Amino acid sequence: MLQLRDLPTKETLKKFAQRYPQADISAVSAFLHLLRLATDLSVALDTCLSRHGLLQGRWWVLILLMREENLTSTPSALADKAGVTRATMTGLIDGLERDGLVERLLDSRDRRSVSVKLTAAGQSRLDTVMPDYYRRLHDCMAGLNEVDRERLHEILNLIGSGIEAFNR
Amino acid sequence: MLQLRDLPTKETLKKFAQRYPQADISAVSAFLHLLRLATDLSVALDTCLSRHGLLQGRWWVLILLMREENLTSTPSALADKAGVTRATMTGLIDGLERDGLVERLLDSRDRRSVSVKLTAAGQSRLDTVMPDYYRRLHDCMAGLNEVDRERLHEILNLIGSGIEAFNR
DNA sequence: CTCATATAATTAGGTGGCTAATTATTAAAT
DNA sequence: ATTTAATAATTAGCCACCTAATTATATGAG
Repeated sequence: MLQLRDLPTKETLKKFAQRYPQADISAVSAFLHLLRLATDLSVALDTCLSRHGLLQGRWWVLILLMREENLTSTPSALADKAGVTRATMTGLIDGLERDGLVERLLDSRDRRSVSVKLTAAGQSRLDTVMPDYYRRLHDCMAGLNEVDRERLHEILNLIGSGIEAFNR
Repeated sequence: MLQLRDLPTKETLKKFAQRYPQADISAVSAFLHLLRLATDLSVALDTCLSRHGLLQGRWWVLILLMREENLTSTPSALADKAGVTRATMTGLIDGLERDGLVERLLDSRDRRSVSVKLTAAGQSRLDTVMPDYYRRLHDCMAGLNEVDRERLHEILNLIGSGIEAFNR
């Protein structure tokens, strides 16, 4: 994400804008503050999760499995939903299996395939993590009323639709 | 970062809220969308930078050096400003030095210390990267007027002041 | 002056991402 | 029926981050 602690001041931005006249100072400022806060939130989330022996990658796998009717999915489906590669998912499942939070089951119909199932220990781990996460997140967002939250969504969507400018 | 592609629907959130009554659904939704967009922005930025042989870590080092009057700083100061450890900064400087974008200079007054200086090649690299970055960012943010940008700052600040809820 | 402590940078080793290559199996085309 | 292509999972090796330990040097207290 954005590690940078030392965000540019208005003066620094103006100085750069002298050399690079393309610079849109308020756009840079909004962009950097957004990345900065998101990074802080992500680090804070990991801090919370690490108290329970998890980090985001493994935590999402448990949640994705809990969403399933039979608490079961495949590595490839999990990788797609979690937004990581299959290679990365193999590693995450390795770690979760080592900790006994999920188990791998062979599929008799397609012998290429593997099922991953949330174990009782995995469910129980979620049952201690999730209330803690929800409570902290509620407290974190307590300063925003419903109108603020809706307005935030709108602004994020506006930025999101401009993101392709980077990929052109 | 938030890798997760498959953000929970309202239904999924409600289902989880039945098991975990602490859940504040609109808070979770705002939180996840914020992390999601920031991740997409960060990936998009890296895409842009990688066209110029850089990623965020190395790019920030070059920018931090360019901010300095004499284009020079130390690994420890750079690490603090960039928000990474000194060990990580050693690696980033190694890479930049290998590419000839910065140079290490010994400090005669304190022989523990090393100076890192932006080379002409480093400045020239920035002179091609920055206009590209600024133009794309301007286009990305074109959907937000100044009022939106100010409102976004306010909302981010509100969330930021709640972040300690995660670290308690 | 010397010893303990602090500081600067690096090295070593771990984690969670990535891509590319490999292995096993299934499906499809000739 | 056999070959070819696609798919599922894994392995191997790279990168950027981390913490902890190490090396070299500087500083301050007795």
